[in-house]
Amino acid sequence: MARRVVRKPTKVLMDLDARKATILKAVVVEHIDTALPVGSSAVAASADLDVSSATVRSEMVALEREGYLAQPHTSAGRIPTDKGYRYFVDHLQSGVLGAVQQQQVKEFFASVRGEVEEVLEQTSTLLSQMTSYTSVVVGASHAHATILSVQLVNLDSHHHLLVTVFSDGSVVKHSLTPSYAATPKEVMEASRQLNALLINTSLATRVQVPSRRDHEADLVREAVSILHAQQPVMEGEQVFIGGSSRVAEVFDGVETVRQVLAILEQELLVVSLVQDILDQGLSVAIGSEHGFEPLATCALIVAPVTIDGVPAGAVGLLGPTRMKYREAMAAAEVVSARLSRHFAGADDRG
Amino acid sequence: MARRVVRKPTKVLMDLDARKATILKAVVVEHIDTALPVGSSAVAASADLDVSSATVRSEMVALEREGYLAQPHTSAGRIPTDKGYRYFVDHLQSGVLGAVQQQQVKEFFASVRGEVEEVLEQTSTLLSQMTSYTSVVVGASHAHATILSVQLVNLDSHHHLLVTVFSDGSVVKHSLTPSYAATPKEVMEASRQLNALLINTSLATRVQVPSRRDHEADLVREAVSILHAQQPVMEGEQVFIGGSSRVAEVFDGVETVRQVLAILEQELLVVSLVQDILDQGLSVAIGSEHGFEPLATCALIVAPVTIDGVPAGAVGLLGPTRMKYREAMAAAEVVSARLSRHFAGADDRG
DNA sequence: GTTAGCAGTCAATTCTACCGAGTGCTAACG
DNA sequence: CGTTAGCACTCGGTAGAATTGACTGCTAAC
Repeated sequence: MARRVVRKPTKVLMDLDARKATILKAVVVEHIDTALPVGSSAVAASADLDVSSATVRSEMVALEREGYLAQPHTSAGRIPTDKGYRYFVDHLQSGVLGAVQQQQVKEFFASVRGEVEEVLEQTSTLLSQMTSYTSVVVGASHAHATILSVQLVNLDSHHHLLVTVFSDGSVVKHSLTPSYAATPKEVMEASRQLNALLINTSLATRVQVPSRRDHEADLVREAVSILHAQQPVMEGEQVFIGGSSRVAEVFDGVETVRQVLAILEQELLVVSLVQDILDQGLSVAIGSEHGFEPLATCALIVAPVTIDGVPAGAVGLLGPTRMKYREAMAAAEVVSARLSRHFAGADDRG
Repeated sequence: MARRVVRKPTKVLMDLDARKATILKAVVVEHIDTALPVGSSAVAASADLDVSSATVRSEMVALEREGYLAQPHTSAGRIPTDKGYRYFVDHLQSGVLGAVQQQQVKEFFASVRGEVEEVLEQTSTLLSQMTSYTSVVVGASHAHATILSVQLVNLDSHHHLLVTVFSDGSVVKHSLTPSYAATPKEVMEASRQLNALLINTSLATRVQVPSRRDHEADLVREAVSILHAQQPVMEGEQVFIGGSSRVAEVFDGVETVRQVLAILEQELLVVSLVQDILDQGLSVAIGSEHGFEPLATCALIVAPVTIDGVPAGAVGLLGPTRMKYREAMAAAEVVSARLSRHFAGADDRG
């Protein structure tokens, strides 16, 4: 499947003189607001500009030539290109989250309780509610966490459950369904041996399994192999998508909506997309920048979540290229920071 | 929130003479196929009818008067009402799944592996692929399963993980974060006591907790209370939604798409909707029948999943009222049956 | 370099006419 | 009496023409 390549935005030659920048900004702001092409007179009317529409026009042709603006057709206004949005995001916008939303985030993290998964899920709902965009929260894999406890539980003589607890607090179960009947006693003994064998190892470390040919040893061998087989599949990557109905609010064509939803369904794809962008140190990928065709009209904002400095996931927001970058970026940033703090040492209160 | 009331379809006076039935059937079939109002001549041309369009017309006014058909406007053809679809589903359609799909289901269940959750999730994808409708798979709560094992694992002195294994093979974790520092030894002892206390009980049975005022007893008390607190929230209800992008294929208005997606997001709502329909012994709820406003233009097909005769969940398909009932119902039925069998005693092979 | 003015472009809108699918009605037919 | 052919009528959809108006690019003057 088409490999996603993130193009680093070229910083070279990307500087516009003050007036062009002002005009570009006006166009972007207006177009984000109205979704319509914006004309020269609208820009000229913009408060912080004191020239006629004719002047604006000539600047606009320059901006168009340089690739910041585009015209849907002659005699329409201009709309920003991906490059135009990029410049806007990099140079022209700023500001922090509104006080109301600040408060909302604060209250959320003050009151949120429960397991990591629940917190992540609710966080994704929060983000999507705050921004009215679809949100993606990715919890990192526990591939490098160490095993705190392994337990083999007897369901019946042919069904056993391998329950593994990791140092990051995650719990994973696997079914063992041997063809032979194992006695509860054998299962218990196998469980004991597994503990001795695996505790404090990570899934990456290979261990010496017993080579005896009895039921206990068989169970142990099978359990270990199941557990270690997990690794390549990057088991444990958790994805929570919030507000997928927002997709239908924010894009207009039913077909576009369908495509975006189809992408979101492929959770693995979303994870790697978010990861790609994170790897590039980008916080927002606009339109073609993420190189993923079906999302050509989307922008994706990503902010990393870290626990004590260690990368532990990410939060993202998916919207149209004409999304409200300022608010959305602020929201992603604040939430990711709060989330990091929450996991770092939050729940040390009674 | 608006209580959903499922109206039992009245069987009284619902019998149409053979010709009316044929005409109704023709209209439904045609409209499902084309999404357009269907006129008298189209019906008259229908193979199994040997009358003129004029006759069909007079029958149609009767069918309209009786509420089976409706006219979008004068001089348009007729479209079926919910009542019309209902009659169609109850009396006029039949048939089984195509051989290709039969095979697909067979192969799927022959090759599917892994934990219950994964199977359910993949099943929901299967269903949605087979039918091109959005699918819902609901796994029953384990509220009545008994506890096979409880284990308290030490993360650090203030964080412990309570891992509970149930007889239905589900595993649940809860965090314990006491304000006092507990030693590994105390945690282990508490774990031992919890086991003694809870094994073979269900979440519904109350147990006698120790009343001592030491760390071990405190841990035990807190663990038990957390576990039992779960019950009312019907923890463990698992919902898997497959093919949500199909929503955008199958409904035309963006707004409709948004509403349906918004409903699907509310997983609890979906569960209770499915449950309601199941309780009424219905296998399909058409339009207003489920009494849930935002889904007025939807039909929901539900088939129960049982394990050894015990209800264990359900599979559902959500589509427009003009969905392909025959195929969709057949698919839901076959898949639910296979799924039931799969869980009953499938994985007893090596 | 800036601006007013102007001619030109082109999507969107409105209007009109018209088509045709489909109806309801009626009168004739077996 | 049920069935049918025939006919007038309705009304949504479409196609085309005319109009509008929001733009632009250009040019000449400031």
